[in-house]
Amino acid sequence: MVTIKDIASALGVSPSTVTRALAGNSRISAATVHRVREQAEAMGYVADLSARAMQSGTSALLGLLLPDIQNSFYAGMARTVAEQCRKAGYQLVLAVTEDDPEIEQQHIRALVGARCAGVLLVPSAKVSVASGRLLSNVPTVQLVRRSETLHACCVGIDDSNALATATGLLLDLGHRRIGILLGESQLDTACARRQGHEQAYASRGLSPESELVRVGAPRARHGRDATAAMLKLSTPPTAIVSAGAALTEGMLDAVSDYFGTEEPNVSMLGFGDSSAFRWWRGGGLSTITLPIADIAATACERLFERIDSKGASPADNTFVCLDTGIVLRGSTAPPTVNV
Amino acid sequence: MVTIKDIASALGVSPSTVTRALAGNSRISAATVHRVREQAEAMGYVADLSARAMQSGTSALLGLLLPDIQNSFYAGMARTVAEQCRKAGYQLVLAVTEDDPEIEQQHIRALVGARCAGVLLVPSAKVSVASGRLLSNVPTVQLVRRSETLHACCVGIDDSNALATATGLLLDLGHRRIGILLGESQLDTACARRQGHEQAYASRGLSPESELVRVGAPRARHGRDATAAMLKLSTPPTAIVSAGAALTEGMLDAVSDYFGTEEPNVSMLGFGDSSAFRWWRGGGLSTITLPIADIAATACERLFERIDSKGASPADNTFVCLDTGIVLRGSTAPPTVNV
DNA sequence: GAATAGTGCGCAAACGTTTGCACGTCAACT
DNA sequence: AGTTGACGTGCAAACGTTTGCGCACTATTC
Repeated sequence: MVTIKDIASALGVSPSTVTRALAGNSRISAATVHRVREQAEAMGYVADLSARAMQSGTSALLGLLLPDIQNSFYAGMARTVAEQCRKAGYQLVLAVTEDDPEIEQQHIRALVGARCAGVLLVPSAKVSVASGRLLSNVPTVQLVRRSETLHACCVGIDDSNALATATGLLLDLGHRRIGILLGESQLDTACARRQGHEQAYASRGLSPESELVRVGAPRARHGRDATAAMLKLSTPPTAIVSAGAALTEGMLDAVSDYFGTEEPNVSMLGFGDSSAFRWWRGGGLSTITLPIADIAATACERLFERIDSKGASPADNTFVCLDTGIVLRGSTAPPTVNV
Repeated sequence: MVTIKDIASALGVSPSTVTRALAGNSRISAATVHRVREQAEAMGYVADLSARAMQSGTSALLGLLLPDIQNSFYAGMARTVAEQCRKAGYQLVLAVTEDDPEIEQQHIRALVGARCAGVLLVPSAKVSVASGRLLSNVPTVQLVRRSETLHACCVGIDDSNALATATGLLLDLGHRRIGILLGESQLDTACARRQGHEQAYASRGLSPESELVRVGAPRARHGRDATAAMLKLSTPPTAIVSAGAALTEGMLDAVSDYFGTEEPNVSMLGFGDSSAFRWWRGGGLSTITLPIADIAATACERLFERIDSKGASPADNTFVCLDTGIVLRGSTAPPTVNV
């Protein structure tokens, strides 16, 4: 690897001159700058970022921790974050936590060790206290989910409102037995979604039945099992609403399995969006849409601010709330009258 | 940030003792090792990986360059690679190239600058020569696509055979007008897929019609436009086969748009796999399945070998070929007789 | 003609870690 | 008692970059 010293000695100047010429910000004659640049180019010089990081105390790496990269929801975020990083000159370090606090902590440790400039994360269900400590000196922004263990602001959605609207819509269509798939966790997020659901019932003088409220791990597996179980009830729900991206996938699998090529006689409302939802049998899957790109972009923006302010701004615990929407497609209809 | 020196002075020993104690591989008394570990833990010490990287000349970072992270095909690879990296103790640096050689080069430059241990990449359509030069000293493995510009082995699929089988299957069902969606590029991959298609025709004494061979950018957009265009032909194809993951998505969109809620009267064969394909209207989308996890795992394996051999093994240009399959679902049938 | 300011560049220290070498101690040999 | 070896530790250099300070030189000003 060719270093700055190689260039320096090839040109008969000092290493400092070379750095300054390459940085372009100091008092170096235009002629020298030109010579140095030429020589660097010719020798195929690529600055050693580790050395620079050590010198400056911070690297140009940005950590992104996600539970799952195959999920279209998180993949969408990754895409936007990757784009923002590129524009801002950061490299993206992707860590897949699988919602496991231990894996999460392991990655956080590595990111801190790399002295990365900042961290964006979707906290796992139970963030370890150690993770919180590790991140105490690193600019951090939480995505979607919110953990109190981390002293960092969060960019997400109005979970309660999203589900209140969704469930309300189904209730107004005439549904009374509405199944809901919830991800279990210590985080505000899950509670808020549940509350929204209950609130929709309450504001209409109704209340949900407990056998239709299915809480479990926020993975496709739970979505599938819970949906299958509900469909087999003696009085199955007439509609199911999913309160998680992965859960939605499981829900669709279960409904596919259960009804085969028959038209499903249960209304469905997905969570998040995926091009695949447009293709769902019989006119597409209605869904609660999330401003994924917005969340990611806003989070990046906040993070960059925090990074640039060099810790001047105290870690704010604010929660930036972005609006969700609902797209109605073929999968929602008034309940069919059961014989 | 607490350093090794802080621990050393807190304990009244030298920094070297601390490193060795933490590394655990040298001749340090068990008692000292214990004391050092305790102290490090207590002070919240996290090793500075930049410093270590500079010292050793190589970091624990691994680059992964993908055209698109939202595509289920690449997301699947990212997942497996992330898993392997975690197990092997690397951090994953994700770079989304958008198939743009310039962005690709920019990322490669950063990865080389970070002295990353190795690089996995799906080469863009036209890899720049500069990128090839930059990577000449970095262990590299290509995924799926293969560029001659890069002196690195490739783990992929038997493209020609995959499409020969796919097209053959449609021909044997009785289809004669089969549309094909191809990604345009300088790479072997695209050519091989096209050849497989032609070969299937040829081996049955037939030949494809040029208006049904649609070459374009390997993006959803092209898949959609090309499909839409073919459906509007005076004699539209009775079947369409996609030769790219992103193209498939576009194909489905176009078919959805064109037929609305009607049953599409065109057979379809997708490329790659996605849980969403199972949900495609009328019994799911038949598809050419790819051993995504296998590709990624094998590539990691090869890369780790190359890294561990420290350049002892000369860059081999081998092409590891993994088998594809075909899953038949509802979207393929014999051609309907046109009135 | 001397003081002042500005310009272009080099010296050397610093960032945090690793590692080859050497030093001292102690036990086990000859 | 002297030699050998093993063991535990410290010293100092090295990795590649950045940066504060200082030096030499030129141009400007009184």
